[in-house]
Amino acid sequence: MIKKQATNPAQADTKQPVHEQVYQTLRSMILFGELAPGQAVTIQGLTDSLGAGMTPVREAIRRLMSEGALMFQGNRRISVPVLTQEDLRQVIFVRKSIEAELARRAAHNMTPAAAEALEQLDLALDQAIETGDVGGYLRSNYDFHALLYTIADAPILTEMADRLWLRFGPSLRVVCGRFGTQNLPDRHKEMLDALRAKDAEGVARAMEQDVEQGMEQMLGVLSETEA
Amino acid sequence: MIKKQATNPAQADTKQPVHEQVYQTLRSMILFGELAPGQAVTIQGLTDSLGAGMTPVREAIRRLMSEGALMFQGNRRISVPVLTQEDLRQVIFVRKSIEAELARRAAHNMTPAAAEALEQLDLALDQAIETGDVGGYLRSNYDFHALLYTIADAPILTEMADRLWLRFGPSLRVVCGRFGTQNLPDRHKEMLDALRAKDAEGVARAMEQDVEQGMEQMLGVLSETEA
DNA sequence: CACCGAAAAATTTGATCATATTCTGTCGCC
DNA sequence: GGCGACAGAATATGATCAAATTTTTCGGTG
Repeated sequence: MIKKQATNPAQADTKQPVHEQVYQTLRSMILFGELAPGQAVTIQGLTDSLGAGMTPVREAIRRLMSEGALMFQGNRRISVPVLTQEDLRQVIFVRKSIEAELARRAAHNMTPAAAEALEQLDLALDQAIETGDVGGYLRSNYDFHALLYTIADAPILTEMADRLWLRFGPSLRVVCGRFGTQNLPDRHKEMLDALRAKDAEGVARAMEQDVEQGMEQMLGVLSETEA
Repeated sequence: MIKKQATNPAQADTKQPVHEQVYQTLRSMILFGELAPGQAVTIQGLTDSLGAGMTPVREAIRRLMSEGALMFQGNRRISVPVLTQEDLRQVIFVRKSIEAELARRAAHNMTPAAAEALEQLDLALDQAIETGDVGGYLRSNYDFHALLYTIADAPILTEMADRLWLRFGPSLRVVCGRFGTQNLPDRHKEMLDALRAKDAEGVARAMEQDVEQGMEQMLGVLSETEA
């Protein structure tokens, strides 16, 4: 890794320990589909490509394994897990429950400024859908939900929800890559209206539908892919 | 570390990598209250007391931090988190949802043999309650739920439920230590009946109540403890 | 003369790396 | 086709560097 001389440029980089940087990098790669389901990952490969030592890479990998983003493939072999239909069903169940609750909490804490910020993200998302920018869609969609989590102000629920994204992220990428960004669900407009009205149950319902539609679509694709 | 000559004694020990052993050890200590909420933990202290190298200990700690069982206390100081009432409320919400679903799934997969095994664990639990054996109660209670998870056969849900135990484990120990094992909730008998009848919704209801009662009791104690 | 506060040194602890050791999977040879 | 050597990768250790806390000391003041 390049020696940073504790100056301004990218202070956030040097501020954080290497294992944290590696973790964030890997996490993004998995979340936004730069690593495909089933793809193998080696420690040495990472130390080379990221230019970091073994220890930090090791710690990052353990952490991601613990989060279900990476999987121990038996003989000391590590790979991105392939989501089965059954896996996805479990994810759907929890995600509906948790995201609905986060939405309720977000409704309670809603401010005009927060609503504005959410709307901005939703606009970016619409644009990504129109232009068929899969990467942009994935990122904007995640950002929208992530901001909602922040507003909800519930660290434990947020952490659990975040973890679920890591599980279906790679497969979501595959689905979008195959079927484009057109008929993807977007209940965000309804959610925004309900959020502004502080209608907690309304937001929760919209969120459940948003999650359900997106996930069910994945389920459909998985059922084709799984022989 | 002592050189192990790949022989019989404790083959399971040598079979697993050191970082896994360290993880399991620490996990048990946290789950069953050998580490109190707020207690500090140092890497070097662990390398000494467990007789392991730095890297394995490091990996185990990262993993536990990622699971919410340990917490990064600002200035590179690691400790067992203190559960706030707000934290516990979030835990309660998710736990009710997930454990109920696991109970439903367990009901579907129930066999006479499984019911028998559960009953055995419940008997051990009753005995622990009578004799006021706090450690035994914590272990049996966990074992009962853990076996139910196994029967439910839903890896992702199980992993999430397990993680929640790590969050409230230390505080549960404190509560039990203070108020004994007497008026602890035990809906396990109802659950067993419903499980044998394969009444999924009945099990789910009993489980929700079991969780709710136990957790609400903790909430009450926390409200006294928090100044 | 005793006490308080601040600054500096020392110890403790965490982060990273380079290296040795062990295990697994594979390729060649019998 | 089976057995053994080799290669590659992962596990684990110890050393080294950096940061932070704690302790110690010194100067000033009541």
